[in-house]
Amino acid sequence: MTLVNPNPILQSLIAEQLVSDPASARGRLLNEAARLFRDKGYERTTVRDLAAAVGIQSGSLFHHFRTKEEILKAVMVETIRLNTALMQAAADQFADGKEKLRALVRTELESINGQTGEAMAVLVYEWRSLSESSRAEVLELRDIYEDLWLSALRQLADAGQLGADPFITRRMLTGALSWTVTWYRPERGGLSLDGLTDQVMAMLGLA
Amino acid sequence: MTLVNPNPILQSLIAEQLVSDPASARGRLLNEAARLFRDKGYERTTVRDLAAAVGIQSGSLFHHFRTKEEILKAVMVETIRLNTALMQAAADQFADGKEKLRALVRTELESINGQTGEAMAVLVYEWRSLSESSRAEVLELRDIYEDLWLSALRQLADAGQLGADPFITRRMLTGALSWTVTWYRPERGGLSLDGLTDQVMAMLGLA
DNA sequence: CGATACCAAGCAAGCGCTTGGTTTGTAAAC
DNA sequence: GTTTACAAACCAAGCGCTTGCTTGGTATCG
Repeated sequence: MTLVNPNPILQSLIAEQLVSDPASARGRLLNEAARLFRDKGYERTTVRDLAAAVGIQSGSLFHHFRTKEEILKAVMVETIRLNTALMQAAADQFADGKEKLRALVRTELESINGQTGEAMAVLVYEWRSLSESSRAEVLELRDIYEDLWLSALRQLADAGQLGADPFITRRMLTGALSWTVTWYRPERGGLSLDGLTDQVMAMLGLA
Repeated sequence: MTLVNPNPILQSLIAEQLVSDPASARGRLLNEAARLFRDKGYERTTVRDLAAAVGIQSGSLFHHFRTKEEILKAVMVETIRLNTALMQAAADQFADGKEKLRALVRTELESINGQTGEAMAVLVYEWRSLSESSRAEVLELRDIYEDLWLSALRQLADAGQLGADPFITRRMLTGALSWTVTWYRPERGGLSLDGLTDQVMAMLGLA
């Protein structure tokens, strides 16, 4: 009984070997690692915790990864790759600046609070635990991601629809959106992702 | 040669024993601890690091604090106490909603990026490392702080000047403002704290 | 057969914290 | 004005435990 993941973007990234299949041993470990890293933090999470989460011995981890840090880096790199592709697809759907921004906000909120939310939180809050060289590698990927945002925001600014500077606005949005992971609980609150997106747009005066 | 700290709010808190004097042994340790916790994270910071930062042996730390976590908690509790007092004073200066909010934004940005910045960052990003009971204690203090924000934002919402819900707006601001610590570099950029405050107000459509 | 995936055991290092004892500051007793 | 008393502040050493990671060997499977 094989379940095919319905997301074509994820599928093509897996085919290109840019992202691990969540059904594979490596993929399952990375998912569990992201969850543990978010819940307890990278340092508090031991290799024994990670191994137990996928039902193997701690030593067996090092058959798949050379170091614990390599696991953190893999979580981050694969998460950026996936989300850059998702954001690209979302942005390409619209030409209008306001609609484009709305799609980006909505997609990032979905990444942060949905299935890849654990990994996104790790990406935002655990970069200090990366070594210098890994950090540089991750930052390079992040720049591509950020360019998607900046071009959309610049488009709005040129049309006179943005109150503040595009760079500043993006940085404010980065903080504001990633912070939602600490308080947004769609299952309880009643506020849907679309509703939350509306609120963000309203806050920016783009309702 | 005694130097008197010019901040009267800090002085009165020290007098009431709610905050440690930064010149005292305890105060100096808490300052160093905040810096180390922010730079390396709580878990990566060892008691040996903390002791070395103030020039004593690691064991001697436990003459002042019973556990390492007690140091983290003290950093957080004293930081909230100080900043609640600072925010209260800032808010009391203005009656007009927009001016009141501007004062709050400006004061919080100053806390985050100024002298107490290390401690503020710890407050935001290291709460996971607190034990359950310490967390409850810190949250209680935080609620008082948050009420200052909410009353100002409600005032604006009642006047129809706020695009989004006050609660949501505050949460977005929490994320956005605390995130500035990762990118805002006044000494290099040229953007002053007042300028940054202007940008935040402009983003909210309250320029 | 050979490669891949794993287990069982444990090592060296680093961790938070404890211990017993020494120095230092202060103030009363003589 | 020296002596005695005592607590606060600190040191030197190290204990018990956990950490990331290694090692040598064993299943599993194409």
